[in-house]
Amino acid sequence: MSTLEERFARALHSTTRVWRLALDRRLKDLGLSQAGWMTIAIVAKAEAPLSQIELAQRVGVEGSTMVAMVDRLVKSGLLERQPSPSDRRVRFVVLTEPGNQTYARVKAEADAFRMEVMAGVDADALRVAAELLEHIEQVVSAAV
Amino acid sequence: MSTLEERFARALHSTTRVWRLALDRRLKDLGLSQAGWMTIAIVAKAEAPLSQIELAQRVGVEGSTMVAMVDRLVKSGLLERQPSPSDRRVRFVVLTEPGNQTYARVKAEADAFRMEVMAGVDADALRVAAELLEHIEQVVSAAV
DNA sequence: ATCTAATCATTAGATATCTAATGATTAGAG
DNA sequence: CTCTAATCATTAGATATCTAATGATTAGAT
Repeated sequence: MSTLEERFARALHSTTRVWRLALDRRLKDLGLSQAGWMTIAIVAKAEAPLSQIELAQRVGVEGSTMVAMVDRLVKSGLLERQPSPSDRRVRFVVLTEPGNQTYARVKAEADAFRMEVMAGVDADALRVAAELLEHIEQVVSAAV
Repeated sequence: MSTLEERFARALHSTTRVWRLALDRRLKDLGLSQAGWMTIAIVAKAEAPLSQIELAQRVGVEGSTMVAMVDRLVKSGLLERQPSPSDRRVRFVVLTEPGNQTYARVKAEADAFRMEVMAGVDADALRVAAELLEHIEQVVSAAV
């Protein structure tokens, strides 16, 4: 027998894992790893240009890992590095035109998959769950 | 502006990520990676002995990765391999006594962290969220 | 103003993961 | 039964990630 909290936690981690696996499978013909298309998506969605360290934090990898990832994506022609005008240590990471096209594909698949998976879910339940997740995210982030 | 579905999906992935990072930080003095202590925990929780391939699937890595992981944990004295009596291809993975002690520590930290993070959460909201996550997990798993 | 700390990007080297192949064994079709 | 397929564990080699160090630059204390 397990508590409701345990049940929630198990479902949280398991659902996230299978979700990512399924989406990754749909995107495998892009020739990008999960970290690769997540990097593209985060750069695309950023409100302002991101430094490599900000990008690494959002993707959830170390700075040196992001250097290698950006190297690869620059070599593939999807990203460019641009020096920051205000801080000469910083190099912003931006999408190229092919990078934008790749992102359009990633977004289309992610959107379609999300709608497919959540079809028929009750809106009230969805809102309750979203608010609960956001609350927990805040608590966990604050607990560092 | 974003849809409720987008908001839920973002919160789902983000919450899971920060949760794992926070728990991993609390367990870092065990000298085990996240995959390492997850392996220990899954072996410990299994209702029946697991083959390496079953274990790999539950942890979410490839079979060859699990071979290397089990090699490491056997070398550390936390796991043992045992031949299956019914299938000579299969080698079950079981905890040693030091492995059990390590799991006790992992479980204690995970339990404490979970309770800490979910303190004050409304039970009805929690149940709604858990059921929603379980539903989505099923849909995604079936959509393979 | 100057000096010390911290920050950002990068590299080097160790470690972990993946894909593809192999050998042993089992399952299933005929 | 027998033979072909599939499955499990493993290895080899490529790729990705991490930790620790370094150089350049900036921030902050005094």
